[in-house]
Amino acid sequence: MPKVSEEHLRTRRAEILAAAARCFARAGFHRTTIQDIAKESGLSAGLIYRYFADKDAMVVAIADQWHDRQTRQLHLDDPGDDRTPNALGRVAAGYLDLLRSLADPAERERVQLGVQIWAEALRAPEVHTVARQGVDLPRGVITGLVHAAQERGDLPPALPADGLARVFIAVYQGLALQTAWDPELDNAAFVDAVRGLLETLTPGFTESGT
Amino acid sequence: MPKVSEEHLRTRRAEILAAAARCFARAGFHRTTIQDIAKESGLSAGLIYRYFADKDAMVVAIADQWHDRQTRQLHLDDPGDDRTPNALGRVAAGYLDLLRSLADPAERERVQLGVQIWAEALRAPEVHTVARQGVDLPRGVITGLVHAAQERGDLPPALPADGLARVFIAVYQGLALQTAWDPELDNAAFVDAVRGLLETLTPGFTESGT
Amino acid sequence: MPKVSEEHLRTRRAEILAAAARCFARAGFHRTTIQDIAKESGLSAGLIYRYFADKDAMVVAIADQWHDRQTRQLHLDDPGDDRTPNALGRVAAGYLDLLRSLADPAERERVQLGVQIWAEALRAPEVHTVARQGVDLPRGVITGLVHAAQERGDLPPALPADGLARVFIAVYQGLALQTAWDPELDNAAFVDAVRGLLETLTPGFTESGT
Amino acid sequence: MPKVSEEHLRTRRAEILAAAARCFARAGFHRTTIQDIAKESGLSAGLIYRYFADKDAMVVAIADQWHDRQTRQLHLDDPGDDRTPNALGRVAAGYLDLLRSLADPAERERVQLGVQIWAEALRAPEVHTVARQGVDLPRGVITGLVHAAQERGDLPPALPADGLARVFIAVYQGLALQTAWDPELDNAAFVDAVRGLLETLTPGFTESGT
DNA sequence: AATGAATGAGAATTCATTCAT
DNA sequence: GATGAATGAATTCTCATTCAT
Repeated sequence: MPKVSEEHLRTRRAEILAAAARCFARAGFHRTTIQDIAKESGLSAGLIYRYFADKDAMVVAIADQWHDRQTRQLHLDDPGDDRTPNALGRVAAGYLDLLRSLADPAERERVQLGVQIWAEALRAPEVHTVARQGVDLPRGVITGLVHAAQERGDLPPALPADGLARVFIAVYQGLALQTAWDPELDNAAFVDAVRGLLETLTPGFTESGT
Repeated sequence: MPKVSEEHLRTRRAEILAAAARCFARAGFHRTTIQDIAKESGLSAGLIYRYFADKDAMVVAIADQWHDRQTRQLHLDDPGDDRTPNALGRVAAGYLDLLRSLADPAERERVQLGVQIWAEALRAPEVHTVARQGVDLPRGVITGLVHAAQERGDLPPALPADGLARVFIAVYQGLALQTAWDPELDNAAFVDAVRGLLETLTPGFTESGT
Repeated sequence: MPKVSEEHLRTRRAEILAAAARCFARAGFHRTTIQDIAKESGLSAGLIYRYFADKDAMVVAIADQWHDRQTRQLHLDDPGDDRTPNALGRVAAGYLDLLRSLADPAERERVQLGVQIWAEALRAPEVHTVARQGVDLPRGVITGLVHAAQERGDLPPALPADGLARVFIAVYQGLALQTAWDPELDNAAFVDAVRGLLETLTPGFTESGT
Repeated sequence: MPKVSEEHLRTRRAEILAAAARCFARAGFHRTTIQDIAKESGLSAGLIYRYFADKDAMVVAIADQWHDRQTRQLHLDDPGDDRTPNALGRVAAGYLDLLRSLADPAERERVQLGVQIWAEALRAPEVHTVARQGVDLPRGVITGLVHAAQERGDLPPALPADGLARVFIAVYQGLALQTAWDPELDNAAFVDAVRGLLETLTPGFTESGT
């Protein structure tokens, strides 16, 4: 096959990444060999190296993709005017959806990947960069929303906005981890708990944007 | 051949584990070689195998140790009568202390280890068992405390107790992860945020046990 | 499918060889990939295989070309009547020119190639054949010239003619090697030394043919 | 086998180098695999890496050893007072011995190695350094000897001493190369030719030190 | 008990060569 | 004819584990 379309190249790359993601989710980065990915993708080992410089580059690409999708699920890509009550509500709704989606088996597989990315971010500088950006962006947006809500009086002014943003993210991370550990886990219970907490914080909070 | 004392064996084992923990925290499980641990511990590679069946066994032992200590820090080892308001307060105080301790560099190193254990628990069944137990025990206790508090009217009865317990744990996990990623992170901000949330939930909550 | 002219094929082949020669001189046979040659020649890897059976065949062709040119520079292709004093002088002059030409950067690049051919000749039978022929032909001619000169009394009769021919060639090979190693090397010094030696051997020797 | 004597380590290293030298002489650096060396040495591939960082390091060590021995054969390690006629004679004798030794099959194998080192020196900086030093040291000594001889009137003053030294070395290199190419080659012929040349240059030259 | 030399299976990566388009 | 995507065998190097001393 000679010169192939840009489109085809993009598809190929995506196929490889998808195969890698499945392998990584199943066995972890370090226990997955290039051969595994080759087999999973139906391609040869050599070809993979035309798309990725090395295994690390694949991990970085996976991490990048992962956080990208995460951000999109939070509807943070186009936050619009984030000083309106609706903006906060919209993000809150996205956030609860994200937690709810953990009930979905497909999402659970994705989360397996996420947890490994988080651990890998501790040791691989490039993954660290990607993971940090993936979390810092949403955190910044949420911090802004919280500030605005505090100014409007929708949230207690005493709470540090950035700390609160971190806590929201932490809740997601921790619940994702627990879900990854236990496929039987009762999703509804913690979603209710989180919604309840948000309600306690700002009555009517969670309905405003849904 | 002089049989060494049981005592000596225990000490040796602990030394090896400590060396391994340092290596693992520094470089991750998979990037740490037995030789690294031998060098770090000042012992020979061969000797390490008299204390641990293989590398995986060391990881399991590390995970075990890690969660043990975690549980102790929460003052859950001797929960006393967990139906009293004080019991909840004591655990809440331990919990906030745990979050505060993340400001300590030594604790941050430990957290590096923790995050890796969490990821490893996804793939290594024995680590999974240990991690699950390490989290399920505190969770059970907290769930009980929340129940009792709800019965006393100290916490809103609508919140699912087990979901809430999971959320508390998730908050710790997520904040620990974020701390592991960013040594510059402002610990006080998220501690204040968490305390604020607890206060909102139950005014006077956090003072009761401190 | 329009059959391309013979002419075109020859040109192509020469282009590929020239590109290969540049690559080989730069990085050595074994460190040069077909892709390198493809890039250097502006052609595709696949096309190169229409002109050469495999990489080894390119090396052989390069070696062939190299020794061809070498022989031509010695004016040995048409030795005329090599029993005249002039024949010896002409070759001697060509020989000194060859040594002088080592001062030329372009020639130094060529020499890099030569040294590699010499080493490759040790292991690759086909290259061996080519290299041997490339050296044996000039050597035979020189041996004949020396014989004739000895008969004329222009050279000491005690010296073995074939041994002397080998020594002349060895001098070139060794100086070429040393030049390849050291681009700063003082060409004039060794040219003078060689000319001096020739003069000592046969006064008037080197002027006779120039 | 635990902690083993320094002696043993040195021996092992030497064994590996010897095995590598045999393989390299037989098949060339690039066609020799680590497995080949392992098989030839009767050791495992892994062990080789306890003695050499990588394959390149072995090549450098081989080159080092090669030139060391070369220098020793020239009796240059202890040149004594190189301003005496005897010094020149001693080195000249060593030089002729070196040429004569090319008749020895064992030496011919060594020369195979030498030629490859020379080629490798063009591309591998560390080998280059070693090879340059290996040649520059003898060259320096010879240049000094020639100077002294010129001052004594034993050699024509017009010849550039350093150029002459280079030529002597070139003669060795070229004859070694030709010998490597042709095991049938008549060693006596070129030795006689070289001795004749030296005699022509300085009558009585080659006897003075033998 | 203790050592660390030795093993060898396995993993990442490269690259000559083929062949569908 | 021409391309360059695709293959997969080969190679280097690592490292958990064993075991002779």
